[in-house]
Amino acid sequence: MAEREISQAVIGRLPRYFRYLGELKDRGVERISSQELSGMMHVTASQIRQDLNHFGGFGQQGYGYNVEYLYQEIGRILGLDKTHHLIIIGAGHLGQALANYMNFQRRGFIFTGIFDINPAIIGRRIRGIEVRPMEEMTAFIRQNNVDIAVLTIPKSEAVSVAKKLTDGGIKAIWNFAHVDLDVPEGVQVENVHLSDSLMRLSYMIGRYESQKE
Amino acid sequence: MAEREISQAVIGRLPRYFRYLGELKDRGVERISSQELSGMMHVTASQIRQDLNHFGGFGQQGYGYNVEYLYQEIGRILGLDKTHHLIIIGAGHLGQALANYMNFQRRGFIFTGIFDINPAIIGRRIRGIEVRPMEEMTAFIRQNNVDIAVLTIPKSEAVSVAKKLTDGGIKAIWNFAHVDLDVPEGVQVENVHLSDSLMRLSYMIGRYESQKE
DNA sequence: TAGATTGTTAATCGATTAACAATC
DNA sequence: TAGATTGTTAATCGATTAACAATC
Repeated sequence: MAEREISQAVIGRLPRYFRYLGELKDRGVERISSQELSGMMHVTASQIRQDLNHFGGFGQQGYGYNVEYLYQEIGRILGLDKTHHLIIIGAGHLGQALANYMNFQRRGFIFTGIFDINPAIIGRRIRGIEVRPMEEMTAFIRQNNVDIAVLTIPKSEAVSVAKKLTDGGIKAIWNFAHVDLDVPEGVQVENVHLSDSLMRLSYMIGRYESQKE
Repeated sequence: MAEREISQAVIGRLPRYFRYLGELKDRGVERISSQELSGMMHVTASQIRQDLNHFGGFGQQGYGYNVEYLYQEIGRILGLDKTHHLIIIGAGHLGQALANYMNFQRRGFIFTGIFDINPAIIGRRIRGIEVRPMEEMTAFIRQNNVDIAVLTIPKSEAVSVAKKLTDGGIKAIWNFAHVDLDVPEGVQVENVHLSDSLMRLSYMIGRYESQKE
């Protein structure tokens, strides 16, 4: 079922479309044209139509797009209609914060386990889930059909733990460790390099200040 | 001092170069060619040379690049040689985690304040910094020459708080709220939309599974 | 039907890669 | 000097935008 390959640029924009559509839906808006959406999102109407057409004709000439339908479809494209089982590796500040802060279940992500090496933390409960020792991780993945591992451990251990995860059959890693992971073909990795993001902000501040001169 | 405008694509790659150079430096490597770096980073040597040349000729024909020097220069381009004062708005799970988890001072970011509306949290200390009431925010920005605000509050309040921040003279917002901020010209915004990132991962899982069929 | 707006093709723009002269 | 590797120009590739025929 080889669909034409979709560029990263398009995929990167889908969640934003999804967010705007969701807000329109909540406001009770029934239909929207690419022109109107263009105005709201500050992207060209042409790009919106082009992007959506990668996945099929969701609109109707002379009418525009049905908000509810388009919202559903983008959600489906993003795989949000499916259930994903998720574990967090590393129950430190960030791991705990994500467990508590992200509304995982809202989008079909089920938080089923959290692991750490620190004996002082093991056994504690986070969001009702008991912190387990790292040794149980591999068995847990198999037994609970875990799809996604959220990696919030120091970079020094991230590579070896990622190896264990992929050996254990994980499908995807949401990587917060500040290192590039090298995973086997078929394992998906999405990096969240927070310090990179902060550096870009720092760059933009500096560039603006030097422009003013 | 109008330098030629650098594309987002290039800027986005700078922190990654910086990270690899830092690791080479720590390993005591003295010089590196674009070819070698290309092999390590899985990008073309041509792109590396092209990217670096936007900022000046850091290399030397027949030799390559001096690791220490290039590391310094990229750091300087990213503004990491300058001190940035930073406050966190929202002392919830994520705000607290960032305060504790990010090694801000390491890159010249000085964490000077954290604010919340919740009376139960105000007065508590996080990383040695007392949580202040939101009302004090604007005065604090002026008095302490704050450059960057880290926004970790719910999206419902993010827009109005961002307005207060920019009115207060903030230079940049590191935005974790799940909403697009509309700020005056000259204020820099870097978004970290975690749920968008998780959705992209979900998309990649689904695409791979359907490819296998 | 006439008007509106999509889906899609063509034109443009920008980013990446290739090639090679310059030079250490 | 000869060899290596940059800096930079030219070629290619891909993504964005414009235009318009199709169609609701």
